[in-house]
Amino acid sequence: MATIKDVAKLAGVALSTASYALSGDSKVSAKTKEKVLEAARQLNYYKNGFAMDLKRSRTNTIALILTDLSGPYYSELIRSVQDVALSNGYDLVACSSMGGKGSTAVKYLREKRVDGAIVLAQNITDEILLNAASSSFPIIVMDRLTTGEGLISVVVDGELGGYKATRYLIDKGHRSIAFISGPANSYDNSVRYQGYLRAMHEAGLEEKAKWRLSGNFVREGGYKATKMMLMQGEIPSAVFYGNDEMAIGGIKAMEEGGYSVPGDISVIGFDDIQLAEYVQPPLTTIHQPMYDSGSLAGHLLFQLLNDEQVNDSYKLKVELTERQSVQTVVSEIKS
Amino acid sequence: MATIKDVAKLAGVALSTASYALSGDSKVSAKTKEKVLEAARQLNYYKNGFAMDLKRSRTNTIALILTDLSGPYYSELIRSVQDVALSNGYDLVACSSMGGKGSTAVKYLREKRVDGAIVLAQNITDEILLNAASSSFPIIVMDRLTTGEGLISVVVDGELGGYKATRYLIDKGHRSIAFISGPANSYDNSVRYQGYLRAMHEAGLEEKAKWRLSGNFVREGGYKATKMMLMQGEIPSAVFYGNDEMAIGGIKAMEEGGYSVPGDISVIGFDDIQLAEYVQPPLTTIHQPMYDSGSLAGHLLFQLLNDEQVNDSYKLKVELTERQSVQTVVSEIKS
DNA sequence: ATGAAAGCGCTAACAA
DNA sequence: TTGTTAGCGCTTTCAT
Repeated sequence: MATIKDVAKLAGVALSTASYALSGDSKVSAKTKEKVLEAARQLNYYKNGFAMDLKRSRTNTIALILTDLSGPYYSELIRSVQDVALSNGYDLVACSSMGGKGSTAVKYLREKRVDGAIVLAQNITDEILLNAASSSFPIIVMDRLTTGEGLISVVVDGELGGYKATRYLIDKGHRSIAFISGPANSYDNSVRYQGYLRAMHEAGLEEKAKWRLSGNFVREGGYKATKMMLMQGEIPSAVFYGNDEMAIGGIKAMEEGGYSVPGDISVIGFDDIQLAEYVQPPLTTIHQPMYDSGSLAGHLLFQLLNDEQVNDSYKLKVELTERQSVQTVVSEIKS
Repeated sequence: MATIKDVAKLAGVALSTASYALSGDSKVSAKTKEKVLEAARQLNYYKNGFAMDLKRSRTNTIALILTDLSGPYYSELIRSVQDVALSNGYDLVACSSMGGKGSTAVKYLREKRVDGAIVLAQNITDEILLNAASSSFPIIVMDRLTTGEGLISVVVDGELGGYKATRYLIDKGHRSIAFISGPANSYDNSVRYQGYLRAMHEAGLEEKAKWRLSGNFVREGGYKATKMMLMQGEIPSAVFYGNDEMAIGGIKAMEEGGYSVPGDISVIGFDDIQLAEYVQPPLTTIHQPMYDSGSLAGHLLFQLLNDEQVNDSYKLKVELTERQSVQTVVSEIKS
């Protein structure tokens, strides 16, 4: 690999002159510049990224950290962050936090291989985040409300979402509403559940313990939890799934059990993933403003990078997307 | 930001001793090591990634370069590459080639910010690839057959896929088969088209120019091309779409035009994206072995990184996934 | 306009 | 076992 030294030598100029020429500094004469550029071309020379970053102590790159790069749910988010990064002249790399403490993501955070990061990865602990973040290394976290120096949070109002979903079912006449939850330690899950409870209490409805099952936010979990619920004999008229994935699994279990959706049981999800529109029946769900929140996170990150003042945390409103998995109940015997 | 110098000073040892201790070298005494580690903890010290990479001239990281990080089609691929990287003790970062020559991806390739790369990005030219690749910087390209020093290719046999798709339609009794293509300059598109032609010729069937429209590999394009085809009056009994996205758009256009799928027109796609299973009717398509090809690409990359010998290019077989978008034609008047 | 030289933070060969 | 020191390849100040 050719270095700038080789280029300088070939061009017959000093190292620094070569450097100036290569970075397009105006103080080199056109002739010298051309000589240097020609030498670089001949040697197939390109700057060494690390050396540059080391010297500059800036990378012009931000990282987007996700639990699992392969999840399709983040499409919109990635797109929005990418747009913002691009328009600020920054590069974006995505890295996975799979592997926890030893993951690429944590390495990037700790070793400051980028200028800042947007994090959406449950398995990165608050401690790591708080430790890595500083005013010179801002981090935006999108899956919890943790804040600190250089660490701010952008979240979607999951409580409101849970409330809206449940309230919608109640308004449609449902009185017996089950909740299939995600992982117990998940922030998203707990706020959605809080919203569910608020709507239930407000309507004077009771949550039945037997209808509160966990599906771990995955399709298979929703399927199993639903099977289990169905086997218990008492069937709710509607089920609020903590996310769409579980709802899709749940619908499958219902159909296999001979229940039609929404004829026998109504279903509502959360997230509005791409698939929600395509499953049968199309899923009524709470739409997450992924593009907006990603965009906001990106903008905030750049504001912090420019030493501007911003709030500690932001909470975005959510809306319900009506499709066909919920039916109006005309009359039901109150339990 | 604390440096190793600060740590050494605080621990009262030499710089190198601190370095050794921090990298867990065995030649430091347990006591000294503990002192250094304690000092590091106190200063909240972490190694500077660039300095390390610069010195080592190795990053222990590979890059996966995609046109658009937000596309959901690459899920399987990303997962497989991630698995291989992880099991080889390497880190993986994904970066986008959006922005072409000025993109993050190109920067990473040129400036050697990683140890090697897997590329699936049409907008990265052969020239860039050939220039960046070398025996010390291997690149695996997955969307074309280009090879060179340090550059090898892993592709799916698109010609065979095109042939199988078309042949399947012919076997089902179809005689008038349209082809909706992707971008003219796309390698994938051209080989799929070649396969289509081979099957057609083999069966003594003719390709009609008016049925060869382009949809640019996107949903909207498939929709428009199909509308146009429908307006021309003569309707084929089956359409082979260059990819699933276009097929999904096409089905929509057909339904809007009053044609039922597969009742009036049969449809076959290519890729087997996640959605294919969920659209109505579920799409019969050519399944791309994404996981396998990603896994192969990953393994090859690591073999190259270890100076092992491998072939120049690999071509994977494809299989047809039968769903419900193709109907058997009992009899049809030959044209 | 050009060149010499001082580091950025780290590793590793060498000396002690 | 520990310390001294020479770079990795680059940018940038200062002198020319």
